[in-house]
Amino acid sequence: MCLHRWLQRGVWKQVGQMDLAMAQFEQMAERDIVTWNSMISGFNQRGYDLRALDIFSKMLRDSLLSPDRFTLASVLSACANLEKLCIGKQIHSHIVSTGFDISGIVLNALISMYSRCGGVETARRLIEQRGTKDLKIEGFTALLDGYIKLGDMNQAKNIFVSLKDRDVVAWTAMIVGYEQHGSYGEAINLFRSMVGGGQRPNSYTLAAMLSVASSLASLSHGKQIHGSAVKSGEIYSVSVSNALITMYAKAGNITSASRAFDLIRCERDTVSWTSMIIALAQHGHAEEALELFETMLMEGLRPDHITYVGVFSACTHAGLVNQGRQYFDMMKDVDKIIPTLSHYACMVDLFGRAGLLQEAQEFIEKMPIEPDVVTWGSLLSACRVHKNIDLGKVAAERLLLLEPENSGAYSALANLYSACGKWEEAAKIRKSMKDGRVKKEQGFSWIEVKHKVHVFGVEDGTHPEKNEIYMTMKKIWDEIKKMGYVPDTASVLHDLEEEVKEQILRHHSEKLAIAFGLISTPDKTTLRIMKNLRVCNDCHTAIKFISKLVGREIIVRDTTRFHHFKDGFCSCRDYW
DNA sequence: GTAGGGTTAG
Repeated sequence: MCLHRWLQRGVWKQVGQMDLAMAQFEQMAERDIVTWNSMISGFNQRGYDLRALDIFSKMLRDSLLSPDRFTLASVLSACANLEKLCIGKQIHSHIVSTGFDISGIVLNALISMYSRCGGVETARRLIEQRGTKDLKIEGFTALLDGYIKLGDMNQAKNIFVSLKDRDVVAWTAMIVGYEQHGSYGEAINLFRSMVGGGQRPNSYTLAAMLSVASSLASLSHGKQIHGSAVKSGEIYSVSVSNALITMYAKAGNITSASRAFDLIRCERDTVSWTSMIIALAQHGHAEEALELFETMLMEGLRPDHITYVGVFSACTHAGLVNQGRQYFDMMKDVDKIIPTLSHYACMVDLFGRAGLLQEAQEFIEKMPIEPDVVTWGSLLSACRVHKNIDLGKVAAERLLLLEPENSGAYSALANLYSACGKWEEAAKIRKSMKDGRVKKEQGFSWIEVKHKVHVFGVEDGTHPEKNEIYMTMKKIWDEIKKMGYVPDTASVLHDLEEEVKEQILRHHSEKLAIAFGLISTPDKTTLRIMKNLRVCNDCHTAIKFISKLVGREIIVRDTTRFHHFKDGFCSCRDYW
């Protein structure tokens, strides 16, 4: 194919050959607006936003052309990605001074730029200034998207409902809006009516729906979307494949996640590698995660700031402190990435898990930015594992200064006291939680059996099969006690009989979900339990014994990671 | 002919 046409058709974008395109572009004698736009949007879409802006300024300087709506949309998007509000504002005033029509993609890009660069108020003004009269579909989609970005879902819904001809972009934008606001049920309903109404979802829609399935950790929803991606051919999109990795990983199926990664048929991008590295790290396969990272480097891909989060968390779980330190330096020195709060929290985690509490504390003190809740939380959690009350108190105090109603900090501190045998102190903390306004988040667990989700709370007496569930748990309880399990009744902070305390532990939501799973699935089936909070110490110990007793693999998803219980051991190596 | 909506962490 003629290179000129190849460039203009954007083939290089699909194969990712920016340098070839650039070389070709520079040789061209005549460049029209589409050629310029092609280059600018190409760099913008591939994440080279500075180069996109560079070419834009070259265009203004070297050519007689004026930017059109495509140019402006791409350049504004580059500003948004770079969070360069100042340049975005300049472009906005240029648009106003030339009398350019602010609608459609230009309006959309402006709203997007302002809301992503900390100019939410300007974004809202732009939206409010526009009536909905005389707007074409792109204009409506821009408004819809604007309201979603401002977090005003009611207005977004109004706009969406008023749309006569909804195209696939409008549907997707609305679905994504619900997904980002945690309204997963609404997102699923909307997807159903979209498909039911004959609108065909594309790769964007399917990636968004896979993200919904990930958030719900629902294997059955995820598999359905996977099926439609294969049928429609959208599986060839990298983003769909990437979303698939995360969906399987979050649904607890690391093997299928790996398969999704291996089967990516187009070029794997940074997100693909990052997703897989994080998936492996979350499932306790730290060494494999780091091997994958090294392979990624050998293939010539550079990690981004999120890849490093995954790498650090892998190091933490394998206890590789020095390697973690080296990667931290590599991130700063080689990849020129300025560490963010997440990176610092990861490093605190790394030192903390290894028992280097003092080093963790010093690291926090030396941070060039103000430590946040997550940083102090990491230190607190390490203090709990290594039973350091003094430092734990400091961490909890600092955390509560930032967020006085953080119930997790109170619980962690109480658990720390219990772990050190200081029951009275622990009871005091719990009492101060009750007295204060601090509400403990209600813990619950759920399990999917035959496409139905069964939710259990503590002492849950609502399930139709509750008698059988309780009886099963009691039988298991007696068996694992014979195997050496000692119930952690000391952590139950009530003045009660020993047997009653045991019953309270026995009826923790994750244990009930497991008992239900055992009686409602065939022998040897892997159980996948989801929990909205951290697994408690007693459950963690008990489930190790249960996995051995029943000869099944039990996978429990915490707030952040997966515990694979098998043969009496857990993949987290007792650190979580 | 070029865009808009998506995928990675805590």
